[in-house]
Amino acid sequence: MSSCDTCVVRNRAICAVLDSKEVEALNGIGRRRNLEAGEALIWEGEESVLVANVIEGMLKLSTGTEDGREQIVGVAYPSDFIGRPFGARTSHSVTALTDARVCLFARKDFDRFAGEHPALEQKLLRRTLAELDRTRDWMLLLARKSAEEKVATFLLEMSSRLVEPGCEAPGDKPLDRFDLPFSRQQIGDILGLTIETVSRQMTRLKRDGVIGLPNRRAVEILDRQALEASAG
Amino acid sequence: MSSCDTCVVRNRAICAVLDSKEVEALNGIGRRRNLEAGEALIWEGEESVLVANVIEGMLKLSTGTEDGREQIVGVAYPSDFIGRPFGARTSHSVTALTDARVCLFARKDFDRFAGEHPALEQKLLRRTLAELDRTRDWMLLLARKSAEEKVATFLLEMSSRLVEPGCEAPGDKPLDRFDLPFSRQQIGDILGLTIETVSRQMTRLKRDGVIGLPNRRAVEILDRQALEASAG
DNA sequence: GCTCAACCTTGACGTGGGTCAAATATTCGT
DNA sequence: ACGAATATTTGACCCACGTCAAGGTTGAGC
Repeated sequence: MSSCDTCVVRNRAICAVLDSKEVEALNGIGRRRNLEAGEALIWEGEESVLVANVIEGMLKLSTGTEDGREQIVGVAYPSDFIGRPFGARTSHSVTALTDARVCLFARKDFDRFAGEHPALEQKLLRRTLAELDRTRDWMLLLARKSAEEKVATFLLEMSSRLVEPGCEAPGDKPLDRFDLPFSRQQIGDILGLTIETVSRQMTRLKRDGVIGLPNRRAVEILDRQALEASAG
Repeated sequence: MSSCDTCVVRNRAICAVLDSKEVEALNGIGRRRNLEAGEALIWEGEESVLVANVIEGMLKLSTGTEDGREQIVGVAYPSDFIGRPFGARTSHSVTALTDARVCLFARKDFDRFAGEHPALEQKLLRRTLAELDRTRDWMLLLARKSAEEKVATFLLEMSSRLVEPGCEAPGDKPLDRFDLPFSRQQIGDILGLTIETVSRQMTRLKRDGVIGLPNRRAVEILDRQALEASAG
């Protein structure tokens, strides 16, 4: 019996399309690894060596300019696939935001396995297409929305993303209270804003009674309608 | 003999992985279509009905907010694949920028065909992964670069993208003179800037002797080093 | 409980790029 | 070639957001 049998993301990660024999084989070329918050797994610009499934925790994908400006270009949640299969360099760093647990593969092993399992490639294709759609939607926010709209949109996104994954039920309701897995600085890096602007917008929403901020990381949505209006 | 035998993108589009029998079969479910500049093929938010290969010309992928702000989230060149296979809604409009010619499929037919041809899905996966990388890189530009950096980066990108596709040789040199396939407004929509700002930055680069602007659409790169420096 | 180091908030101020308006340039139809 | 429509440039102005600079909070380690 492989450790996959008890894996919490067994039915949500790309492994879901594999039968138990195939999962066993995949397990044979992978290994678990724990990451501490802040630990990097993949570095921008390096040759693509590793790919992984996220089991637990959250990671950021990021790029930066030479002069130190950083942009978070994606966030990986449990069951998401990370890394760059099929050859190229990895163009984005991957860093744990929280303590995390991943199921790690040597890229070459994974590529070979995928080549032999079209169903896995199909699953990966569907995910990648969905991720591309989401990324493109985010471009509109980065390029065109005001700071207020960005922060409001971000909070709404968080409230639906952070729903506990109770099995694979997709009809989960958004949360009205949650803990942000990001620091203010990281929120700025996601939204293309400075930390000060993020802080000011959050304070404003709080002052207007739209949200509550019980503590540094917690957010409470008090008036969802107003928040949606602010999101534009 | 199918029309694919003489297709200029036969060896560069996703069809390249298919043998002549398979191409024949794919050809059976597709059809050619000419688009005029400005003509839309796919509308944001609609059910995904069509997918296509670009044979000739260029198309934009775009989203907008309700209040009329638009953002171009991608540009499709000859041999690129457009549309949203596998189920979902299409989240971006697709509109011809120039007169264009595409090889069109009903999404359902294409999905079925792809399901039966893993090599095609693999090719599509590789393309989608590459497109996702490029899109994420663009996010850094949208979120963090100044107007000057944006315009300079854009011009450099154009100078390498607009190289005539002489077969599949990838080692083509960037052009030092080319015609933009975009209006100033569209450049603004790509860079997340207003038309005025684009115009001012172009004028500035011209005044500084970095580029020449022989006419509305033409661009001449006079000092590539300086342009690269401006791109940050 | 105290200290130190992050982290976050708040304020004052400056500026890049948006907005509005008008002048030019180019294209197109006749 | 002429006039109308469209695209681009240019200028004046202003405001949202970045920058710089203090404070406040929070929490981990002692």
